[in-house]
Amino acid sequence: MIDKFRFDNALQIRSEWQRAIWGQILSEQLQNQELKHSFITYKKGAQLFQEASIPRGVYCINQGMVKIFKRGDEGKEQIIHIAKAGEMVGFRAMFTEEPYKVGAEALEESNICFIGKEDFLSLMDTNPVLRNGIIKELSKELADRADFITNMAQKSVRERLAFTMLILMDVFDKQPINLSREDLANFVGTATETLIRLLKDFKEEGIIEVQTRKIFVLQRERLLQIAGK
Amino acid sequence: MIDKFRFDNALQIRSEWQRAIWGQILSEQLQNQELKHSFITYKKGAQLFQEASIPRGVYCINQGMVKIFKRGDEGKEQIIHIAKAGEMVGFRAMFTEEPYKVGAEALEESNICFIGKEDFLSLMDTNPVLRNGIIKELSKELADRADFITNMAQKSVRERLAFTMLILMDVFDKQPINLSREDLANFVGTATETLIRLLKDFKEEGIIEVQTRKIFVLQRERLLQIAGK
DNA sequence: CGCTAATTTGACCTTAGTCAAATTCTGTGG
DNA sequence: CCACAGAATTTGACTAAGGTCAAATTAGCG
Repeated sequence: MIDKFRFDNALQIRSEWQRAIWGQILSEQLQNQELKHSFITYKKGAQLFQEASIPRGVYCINQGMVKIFKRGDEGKEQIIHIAKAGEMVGFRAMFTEEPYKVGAEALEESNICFIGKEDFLSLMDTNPVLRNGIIKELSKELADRADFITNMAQKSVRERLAFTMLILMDVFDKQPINLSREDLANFVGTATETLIRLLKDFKEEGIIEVQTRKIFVLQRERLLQIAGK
Repeated sequence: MIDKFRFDNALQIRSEWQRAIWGQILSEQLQNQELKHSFITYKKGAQLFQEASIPRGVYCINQGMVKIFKRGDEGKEQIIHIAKAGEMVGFRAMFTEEPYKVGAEALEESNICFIGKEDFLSLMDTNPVLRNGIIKELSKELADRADFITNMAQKSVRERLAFTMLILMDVFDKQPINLSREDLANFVGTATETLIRLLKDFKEEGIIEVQTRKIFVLQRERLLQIAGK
C-alpha cells in the first residue's frame, strides 16, 4: 500500500510534522506497531466527511486529491482548499471539539489513510515536533486565508482566476489542471458562466490551452502578472 | 494598571488559555515573579506592528480595541479581525517564524501588555492547557475564516454589511458601534461610498440610528434576517 | 448509438465601483 | 468661545463587471 519509495518520492512532504506522521504510518506498515490506522480508497466524488458531522480522526492523503469546501446559504459550494498527496485533512475541526464546518470530497480516486482521534492526539501529546509543526501549520494557513479574504474583497474575477490557476498548477504539479468548470468557478468564487467566459479570454490571449476538461498553462508569467503583486 | 477587579470583570476572557496568560500577568503584577512583560498605552491610530516586520512577542489587550488588517495591491486595507480587551494578537505570525503578513493598529487609545517571544514560547512548552488552548483557538479561527471567505464570495454587500454589524455589536458590546466609514467599508469589503449608501438604506428602514460616527442598532432581528442563515 | 450531464453562448439587467463635487465634522490656534 | 483648514462624509451621475436565465451545443458513459 505504501512503501519507502512512495514515501520518499511520490508523496510531497512539506513539513517535519507531516514527515513524522507518514514516518509512523510507514513504520507501522513495515513493522506492525502500535499506531492504529487503515487505508481506504475513495472513488471520485466520495465524501470523506460532511459539514456538521463529528470529527473522528485525521485523513492522510496517500494518493489522490481532496477538495475542502463550505456551502453558502443557497447551497453553492465555496472551495477553500484542495489537498493533495502528503497532506492531511480533517484535523482542524478535531481540535475545536465542534462539528465540521466544511466538507471534504475526493476529486479523483484517492487512497487515504485514516488515523483515529485518540491515537492522533496521544501522538501529539508525546511528540513536540508534531505539536509545534501543527501549530506552525495552522498559523500559516491563517495567514493564507487572510490573503484569500483580501483577494476576494479587492480583486476582479479575472485576477482571482489567474491567482487560482497558479495555485492549481502547484496542486496538479506538471499535470494539466483537470477540474470541472463548476469546481473551478467555486474555487475562484464566481458563477460558472463567468468562469467559462474568462477561460475563453485566456485561451484567446494564448495564456492557456484547453482540451475539454484539461487546462494547460502556456504562459505562467502572464498569470503572475494578471494575478497582481 | 491591572487588578483583580479588571481581570474578573472588565476583560472578557473567553477561553482557558487566555485566562492562563492573564492569570500569569496578574500574578506578576501582584507578586513580581518571572514572566517579563510590560504595559504600553497606544494612542488611537498607533501601530502595534506592521506588515512585513518581524514578530517579537504577543500583545495582550488590557483595554481598547485593535484592528488586524491586510493591504491589497492598491493599498486598500481589508480588515480581517477586530480584537477587543482580553484578546491577544500578534502570536499567530510568531509561530510561523516568518514576518507579519498583517498589520495591527489601535482603533482607540489602548492599553496593551507585551510579552516577549521567548517568554511566551517557554510558557507554552511547560503549560499544556495553554498549548492545547491555542491549538483550539487557531483551529476555530480557521473555521471562521472559511466562513468569511464564503461570505465574501457569495453574499451581496448588503448582506455582508448586516453580518458585519452583528459582529461589531459583539465587539462593541452594548456601546454604539463607533468606527470610521472607511474602516467599516474595509471590514465589509466594499467602497466607502457604497457602504454609506447602504447605511442610509438601513437607517431609512429603521434598522439602525446614526449619530455622526456612532451607529445604534435598533433591530438586531432584521440584521440577522438580512445577513442570512 | 442514445441519453444525461456538463459546457458554452447570448441577451439582459442589477449591483456595486469610480470620479467629482458638495457638505459636514473635528481639532487647533487665536 | 469662535473661526477655519483639513478630513471625513455624503450625494450625484455614470459605468462596468459580473450575475441570471434560457437555450443551444458538446462530451461522456452505459
